[in-house]
Amino acid sequence: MATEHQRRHDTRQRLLRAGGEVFARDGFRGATVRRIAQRAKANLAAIAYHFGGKEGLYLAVLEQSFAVARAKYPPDMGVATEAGPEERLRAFITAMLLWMLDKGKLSWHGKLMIRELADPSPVLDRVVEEAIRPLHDRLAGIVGELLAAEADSDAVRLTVMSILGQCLFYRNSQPVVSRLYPGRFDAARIRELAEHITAFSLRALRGERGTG
Amino acid sequence: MATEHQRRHDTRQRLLRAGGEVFARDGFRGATVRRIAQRAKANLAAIAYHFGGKEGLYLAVLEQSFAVARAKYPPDMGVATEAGPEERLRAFITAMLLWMLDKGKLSWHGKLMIRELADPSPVLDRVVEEAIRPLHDRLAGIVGELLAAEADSDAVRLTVMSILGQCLFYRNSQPVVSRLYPGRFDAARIRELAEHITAFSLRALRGERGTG
DNA sequence: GTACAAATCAAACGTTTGTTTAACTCCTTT
DNA sequence: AAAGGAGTTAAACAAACGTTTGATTTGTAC
Repeated sequence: MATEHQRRHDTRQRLLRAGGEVFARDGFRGATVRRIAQRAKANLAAIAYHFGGKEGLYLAVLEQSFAVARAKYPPDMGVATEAGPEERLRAFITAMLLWMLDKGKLSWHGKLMIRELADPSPVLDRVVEEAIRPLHDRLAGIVGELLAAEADSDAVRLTVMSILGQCLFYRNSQPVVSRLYPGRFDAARIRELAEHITAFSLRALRGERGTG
Repeated sequence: MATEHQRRHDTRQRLLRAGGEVFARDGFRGATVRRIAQRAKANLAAIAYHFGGKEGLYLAVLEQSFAVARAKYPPDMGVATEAGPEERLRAFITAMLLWMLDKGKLSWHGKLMIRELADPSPVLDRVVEEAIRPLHDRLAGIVGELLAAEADSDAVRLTVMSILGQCLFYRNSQPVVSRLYPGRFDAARIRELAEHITAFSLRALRGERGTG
């Protein structure tokens, strides 16, 4: 039977998907290999067979996430480099929020990597170098243009963190946000949020330039 | 012997302290009762005897943290209610950063509660209602005054989150921050940070008022 | 000093964790 | 059709977890 043949031979792919979902929801420590195998409709021992163990699966899932993230949310969000820095800042923030909060079928890629920031696992260093630092450098470039003359590295750094902090808040503190303000996050709400953070940050930046 | 007498009768206090330190570092799930008992130089069964179990100890530790936090960092940071909203915002942000990042002997109180935000335990609801919502309401009051006329609840809410996000970033994402920007956080650095976040947010708020 | 409740202790309990084992099934090769 | 490797499976494994037990020690009241 073709379907049976298929089912038996893509166990690796099903484990990657199930692993991503469970790791994103429960973190590396909180996730259990039994839960992952069950969700993938695979045998418990398949994880050790295909990936060498829990940590091997986690690494493979991250590896795949890097690629998917780059493909699904290009860092410039479709806005050309020639666009003004303000427009590129808006695109960056929107892309980042969608990446982290999108409820789509592949939504766990962003959640997975952001979770590493607050709850580090043994592979945090790779996540920072491969996923976080490129994002950071791009944002630092935009901020540097916006600050223009008074762009000493300290000012750029503090501003970058203020912007990243606003974005990450909605993911890292989601359990509290949903308790303080009950309500769902759909795509429209996310874009509203991106607009607020962009406007808020641009006003702060313009003020700095004005008084610098 | 007086010291022996003392040692045997403050097991409860030693467990509270050791529990706070370990819970703050490893989280509720990550912490183990064996590690806590060892650090407290107490027997493993003492936790169940004095607090009913791991969760009971965690609740008691939080209860104590609420009191310590209120005493050590009064929410107005010594600034009278009659002071202008800008000065009160500065005091609020400074107090919050010191509370979360202070490296003193009692520093784990803040870390403990902030950890709940990103990595919820079974008692998150109580933490939100007793510790987070009062902080939030106070900040919302200050922001409401600053926004004045255009203070519709949506604008206040988004602004409050932008400010909280900037503050929480330095704790929730500390493992990444320290990798992107190696260097230590001493008290002077923290006040520098508080000054930046305050100025950044006030510029954003003034801009909003100006264009409202 | 004897009795009694509170507190401490070493040991064991029952789960759950990630991992390993050995038998088994399926598909390809010859 | 026989052989052999790749993949799957149920079962068992050792370690770590929170909790419980029953004996023992300690401080206090009589």
